[in-house]
Amino acid sequence: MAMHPIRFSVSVMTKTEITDSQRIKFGHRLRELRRKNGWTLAELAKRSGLAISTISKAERGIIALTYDRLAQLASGLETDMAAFFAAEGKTFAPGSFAVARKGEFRRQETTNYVYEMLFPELWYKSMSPMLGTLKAHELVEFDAFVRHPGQEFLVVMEGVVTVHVEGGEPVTLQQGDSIYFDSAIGHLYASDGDKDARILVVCTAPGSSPSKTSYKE
Amino acid sequence: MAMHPIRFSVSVMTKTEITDSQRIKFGHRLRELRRKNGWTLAELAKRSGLAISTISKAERGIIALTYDRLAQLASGLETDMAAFFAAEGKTFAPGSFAVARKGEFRRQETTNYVYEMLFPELWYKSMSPMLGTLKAHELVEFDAFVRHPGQEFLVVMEGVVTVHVEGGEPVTLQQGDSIYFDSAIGHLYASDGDKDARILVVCTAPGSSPSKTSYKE
DNA sequence: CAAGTAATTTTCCTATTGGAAAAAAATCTT
DNA sequence: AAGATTTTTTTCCAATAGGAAAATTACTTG
Repeated sequence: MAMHPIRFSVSVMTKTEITDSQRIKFGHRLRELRRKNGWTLAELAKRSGLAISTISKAERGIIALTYDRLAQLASGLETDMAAFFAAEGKTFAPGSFAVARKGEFRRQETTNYVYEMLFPELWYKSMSPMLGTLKAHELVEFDAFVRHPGQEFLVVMEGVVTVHVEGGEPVTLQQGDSIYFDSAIGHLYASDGDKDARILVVCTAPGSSPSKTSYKE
Repeated sequence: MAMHPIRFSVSVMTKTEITDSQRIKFGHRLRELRRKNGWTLAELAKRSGLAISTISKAERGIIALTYDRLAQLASGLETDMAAFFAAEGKTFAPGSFAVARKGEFRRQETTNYVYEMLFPELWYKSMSPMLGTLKAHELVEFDAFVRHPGQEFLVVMEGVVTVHVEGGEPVTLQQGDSIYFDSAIGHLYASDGDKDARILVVCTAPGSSPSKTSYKE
C-alpha cells in the first residue's frame, strides 16, 4: 500500500463513520468469540440458527445485524447480549503483571481469621485477592458482621466453611464450593470441621476502576 | 379484539417467537429510558440522528433495529450499549448472594482449556470467577494470545502452569502460586506437568463496573 | 367542548439485511 | 503436489428495516 504524507489534515468523523468503525470492531470481537470456542461458521450457524453467510458478513463488518439476529447469536455463543457490548469500553493502561509465590504473602491477623494479602505492593487493583485460614471450632460472634462496599467472592480450598449472611440462613460450603455476594450485607466466616479451613477471598470495591492499574514504584 | 379460550394448548416457542418477545421487551425498556429523560420521539430523534418513525416502531417491537441504529440510539440516550441489555437478565442485585456447588458449573470448552463459568446466571457482577482445567502437554499456539479489557487473577489449584505473557518471559507457577495482571496484554496458559492442571481465574471488565451497584442505607 | 398544537402512529417507498447456493480460499490427505 | 475436503466469501434475490411525510391520536387552552 502506498503511503501518502498527510498534510494539515483534520480528521472529522461523521456519525455514520463512527458506527462503521464500531461495527467493524464488533465484528472482530464476534470472530474472536467464535474462534475461542473453536467453532466454524457452519457450527455457529447451526447453534444460532443464522445463515453462514450472515455471520461471515457480520464478522467482517459488512452488514449491521438486526436486534433479532444479535439475540440469536448471543444464545448460540452461550453468552448474553451484554457480553457483546461490555468489552466496548476504551483503551487500557500499559499492561503489567505480578506473581505471588506460595508463602510470600503479607500476613494480617484478625480475631477470627488469619489473612494473607496476595499482592499488597500492587495499587489500584480492581480486585483484592487474599488467602485466609479459619481456625477450627472458632467462636462466632454474631454481632460482629463484616460489611464493606463492593462484591466478594469466596472459594473453599480446604475444609468446610459456614458462611453467615445477615438476614439469611447460614450456608455451609464444602471444599470446591464458592459463594458470590454483595459485601455490603453483613457477613462472617467460620470453619465448620475439626481442622482449619483454607479459603480464597477476592473483593472488589466500587470506584476502584481497573483502568487505573499501576504500580507503586 | 375477540378473546378465544385456549384449550389443551401446549406452548412451544420457536426461535423466532423467542426473539419476538425479547424484542418487545427491549422496546419497552427503550421507551422507558426515553421517558425517564422526559424526551419526545422528536427529541430523541434529533439527539440520535434516527427518524422519528424508526424509534416509534422500535419501541413497539415492530422492527428489529440494526446494530448501527442501536449504537446511535445508545449515544443519543447517553448510555452505552451494554446498558440496554443489562436489564435483560438477572442483575446482581445489591444485597444478594449466590452459591455455586462444586461441579454444577456451566462448562465452556475451548481448544486449550476447559472452563467452568462459576455464576453464569448472575449479571452485573464486578468479577467473573471461573475454574479451568488445562490438559497436560497441550501444544501452545503463541500467536493465539488472549486479550480482553480488565484485570485478571489466577491461582494454581493443582499441577504446574506456565503463563505466557506477551512481551515477557514465560512464568511458571506451582500449586498455590498466583499471578495478577492487566488482561489487555496478551496472555496464554498451559499445563506444564504430566498431569492436567486446575486453575481458578477471576476477571474484571471495566464495563461491568461495580459502581452501577448502588447501596442505600 | 371545539379548535389548535404537540406527540405518536401509519403509509409508502427506497435501501439494506439475511439466506441459499455457487465460487473461492484454505486446510487436510495420501 | 494434486486431489479431496473443509471453511470462508460472494452472488443474487426475497424479506425487512428505515426515512419522509401524511394521518391519527393525545393534550392544551380559551
